Amino acid sequence: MTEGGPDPSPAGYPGHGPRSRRPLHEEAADRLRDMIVEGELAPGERIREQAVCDQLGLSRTPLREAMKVLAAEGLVILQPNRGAMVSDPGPVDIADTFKVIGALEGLAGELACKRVKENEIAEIRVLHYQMALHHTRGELREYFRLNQRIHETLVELSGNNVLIETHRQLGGRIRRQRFAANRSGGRWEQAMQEHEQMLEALAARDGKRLAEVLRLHLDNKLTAAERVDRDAGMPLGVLAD
Amino acid sequence: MTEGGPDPSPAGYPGHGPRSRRPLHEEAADRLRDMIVEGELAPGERIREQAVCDQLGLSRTPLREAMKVLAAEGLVILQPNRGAMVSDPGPVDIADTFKVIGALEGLAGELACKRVKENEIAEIRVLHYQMALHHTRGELREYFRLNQRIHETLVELSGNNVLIETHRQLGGRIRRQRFAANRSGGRWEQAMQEHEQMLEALAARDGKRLAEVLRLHLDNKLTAAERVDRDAGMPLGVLAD
DNA sequence: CTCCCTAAAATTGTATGCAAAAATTATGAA
DNA sequence: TTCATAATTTTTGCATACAATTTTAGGGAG
Repeated sequence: MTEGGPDPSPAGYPGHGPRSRRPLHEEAADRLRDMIVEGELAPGERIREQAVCDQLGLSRTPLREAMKVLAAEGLVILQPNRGAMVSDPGPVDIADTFKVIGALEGLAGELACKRVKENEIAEIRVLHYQMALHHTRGELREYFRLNQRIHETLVELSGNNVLIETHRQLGGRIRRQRFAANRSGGRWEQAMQEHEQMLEALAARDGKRLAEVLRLHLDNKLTAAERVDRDAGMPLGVLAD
Repeated sequence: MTEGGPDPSPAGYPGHGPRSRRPLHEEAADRLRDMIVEGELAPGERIREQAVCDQLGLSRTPLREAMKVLAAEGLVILQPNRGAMVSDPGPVDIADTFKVIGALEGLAGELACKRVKENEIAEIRVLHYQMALHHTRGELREYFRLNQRIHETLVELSGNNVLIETHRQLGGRIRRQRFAANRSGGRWEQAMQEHEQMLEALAARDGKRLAEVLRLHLDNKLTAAERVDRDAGMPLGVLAD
C-alpha cells in the first residue's frame, strides 16, 4: 500500500491499483448528485447503470450502492427490474418540500438566536451586504449563491446537527429547480426586504421574529413560484429567494 | 418465471429460483431495522456482513445496498474498510432529533387542521380513548403503542408527503430508545393532559394551538427524559410520551 | 505480566459473471 | 399500413471471486 503516492485517478483507476480512502460509492453519489442538479441527468430520465459506469470509470457495484444513497435522499426513484430514474417532483412535491424546509428554517432561526455570537452575526451581515451589492448590480447568479449561503449559515448557527443534515438533504431535492432557472420571478425586491428583516431579527436575537420571517419568506417564495408557473406555463422552478 | 407459485422463502431462496417482486435490499433493510430497534444489534455494535448474510440467508450484495439505505437514515454509521456500526446517539443527538421532530409535528398539526375531516377527527378520538383506557389500567406497552399511532396519524393528516417521510425517518432514529425502555418517567399524567389538549385543538381545527401543544409536548418529553437521565444515571431513553 | 511484532485469519470494497426481467427489433398476418 | 407476436438484445438483481485492509492470535523480549 503506497501511502504517499499520488492517486492517478480518484474516481476511476485501472484494475486494483492504490485506492483513495474515500469509498467509491460516495464518490459516485457525489458525481451523480452533480449530474442531476446540473441537468446532465434530466428529471424523469432513466439512469442506465453501465452507461454511467463507463462515464465515471467504475464498476456497477459502487454505482448501485450510490443509487441507494440517492434514493434515500429522494433524488432518484428506484424501480425494481427497471433501474433508477431521476425523480421529477411535481408542483405538489415541491410545495411540500418548501413547507418542510420552512418549518426547519424557522426552528433553526429560533435556535440560532439562543446561541449566536457577535462575530457570527457579523459574518451573516457580510454575506448579506455582499448579496445586496450583487442585487444593485443586477447580478442574479452571484446574488443567488450568496443567498443560498446565508440560509445554510443560519441553519448551521442552530447548532443542531440533525436539523442541519435534514435541511441539507431536503434542500438537495429542490436545488435542481433553483440551479436550472436563475431567473427572477418578479420577487427580488420583496426577497431583499425579507432578508433585511431576517438580519434585523438575528441581530436582535429575536428568535420568534426570525422564525416567523423565515417561514413567511419560504411561503412567499413558493407562492411566487406557483404564480409564475400559472402565468407563464413555466415549470415550477423559477424562483427568486 | 412461475407466476402463481408460492414463494418458498421471501427473504432467502436457494440459488436463482423464483423471486418476489420486492428487491432483496429492501427486505434486508427492513430486517436490519427491526434488529436494531429491538436491540438484537446493539448501539455501537459492529455489523459483520457475512454473519448477517448467513443469518438472513442472502448474499452480501443486497446487504451492502441495504446498509447504504440505513446509513442514509442515520441508523448505522459506515466506516470505510471497517464496515458498518449501529449508530449510538448520545444525549445531544437525541435532543437534536426531538427538537426537529417537534418542529415537524408542529407543522403537521397546522396543516392537519386545514384539511382534516370529521371522520378523521373521530378516528383520532378513538385512538385517544383507547390509549386512555390503557392508561387507567396501567398497561404501559399498549398505551405506548396507541400513543405512537396517534402521533403518526396526526402527521399523516398533514397530507404533506415530504413531511410524513421525513418524520418517519427521524422517528426511526429514536424508536430504539422508546422501544427499549417502556417505563414511565413520572410524566404519564402530564402526557395524558397534553394529549387531551391536542385532541381539543384538533377538534377545534385550531392549527396554531395544536402546533404549540405538539411542540411543547415533544419538548416536555425530552426534558423529562433528560431529568430521568440526570437523576437516575440511566441512559437517555426512558421516555413517557 | 505487559508490550511489540509477525503471521494468519477475517472482513471489506470492488469487479465480474450469470440468470431473470425488461426493452427493442424483426417478422408475419390482416 | 398497422398490429400482434416472437426473437433478440439490453439491462437489472444478485451471487461469487479476488485484492486490499483490518483484526486476531501467538510468540518473543523486557
